[in-house]
Amino acid sequence: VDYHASATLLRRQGHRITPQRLLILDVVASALSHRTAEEIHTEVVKRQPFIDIATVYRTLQWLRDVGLVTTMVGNDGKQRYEYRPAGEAHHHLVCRDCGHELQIPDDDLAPLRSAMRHHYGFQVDDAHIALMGHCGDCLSARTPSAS
Amino acid sequence: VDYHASATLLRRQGHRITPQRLLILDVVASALSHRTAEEIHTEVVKRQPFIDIATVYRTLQWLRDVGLVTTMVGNDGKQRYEYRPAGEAHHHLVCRDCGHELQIPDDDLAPLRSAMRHHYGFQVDDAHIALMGHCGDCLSARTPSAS
DNA sequence: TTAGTTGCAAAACGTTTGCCCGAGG
DNA sequence: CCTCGGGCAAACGTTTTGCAACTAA
Repeated sequence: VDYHASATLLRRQGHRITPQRLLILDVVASALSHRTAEEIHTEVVKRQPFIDIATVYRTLQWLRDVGLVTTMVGNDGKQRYEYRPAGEAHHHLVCRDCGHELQIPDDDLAPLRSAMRHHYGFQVDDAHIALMGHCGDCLSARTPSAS
Repeated sequence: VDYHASATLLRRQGHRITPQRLLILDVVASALSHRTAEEIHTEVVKRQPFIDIATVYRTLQWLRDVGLVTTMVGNDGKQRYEYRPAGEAHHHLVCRDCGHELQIPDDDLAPLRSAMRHHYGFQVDDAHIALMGHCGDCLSARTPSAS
C-alpha cells in the first residue's frame, strides 16, 4: 500500500517520522480489515521485538488524528483500527460465524440514511457502520433445521 | 413494567428469585434506554445501599441468559443493557450530541436487509442495531457554518 | 438441607499516563 | 541543539473471579 507519500507529507507538516511509526503504519496498511491494538502489536513485534504496546497505542491515536486510520469499537468492546487515507464512506458486513468482513459502498446505505432523515429527522453518520450477521458461505454450510 | 409474570415463570423453572435480582430487574425495566452496569448500579444503590456492583454484573448476565435483557456495546466500549422480554426486533438511532435514543421498528431496516441478502448473500442479524448520528433537534440547534 | 447467590476483595483485561532517556529535525 | 517520541512501569476504569457466609426453595 502506498503510504509513503502520506509520510512525506506529514514530515513536511512538522510531524516526526520514526521507524516505529513507519512500521506500525505499514502493518495497519497491510491489514485487510479492522485490527485490534494487540493484533497490530503482535505483528509489529515480529519485525521489531522491542516496540512497546504503549507506542502502538500512541501511534494509532496519532494516525487517527492525522487522518490515516479510522477507529471503531467491535462488539467485543475492543477498539479496532483500519487504514483509510481517503475519506470515502464505506461500511462492513461482519459474519458472526467465520469473522469474515465484507466491504460495502456507502450507496447501499444511502436509502436507509434518507429514510431516517425523512421519517425521524435523524442524520445517520457517514462514518462506517458494521452490520453483524451471517455470510452466504456460512449460511449454506448450515443445516436447514438449525436456528 | 410487568416483569412479575416473568419472575414467576423463572422461579418455576428453578431459578432463584432474590431481592437483588428483582430490584435490578426493576431498575433495568424502568429505564427508557440502554444503560451501563454502573448506571444501573447507581440506581440500585439508591434503594439498597449494600448491593455490590459485582452482583449487578452477574445479575445482568443472568437476565441476558434467560432472555429478559439484551446487550450491546456502545461506541465508548462499555456494555449496555436494555430490558426486552419479547423478541421483537427493533433498533436505535443514537444522537452523538445529546445522547438521545430513538427507537425504530425493524421495518425500517427491512429494505436494507433484503438488499444485503440479494447483493452479497449476507443475512443481517435481526438483533438490534444502533445507528449513530445526529437528531433533528441537535441539527437545527447547530450553526450552519459548523461541520 | 443444599445448591445456588451474595458481598467483599483481588485479579484480569484493555488502555492510558508519568517519567526520563534517546532520537528526529 | 531542542523538542518530541520511545521504552518502561505503574495507574486507570471496567468487568470478572475466588472464596466464605448466607439464603431461597
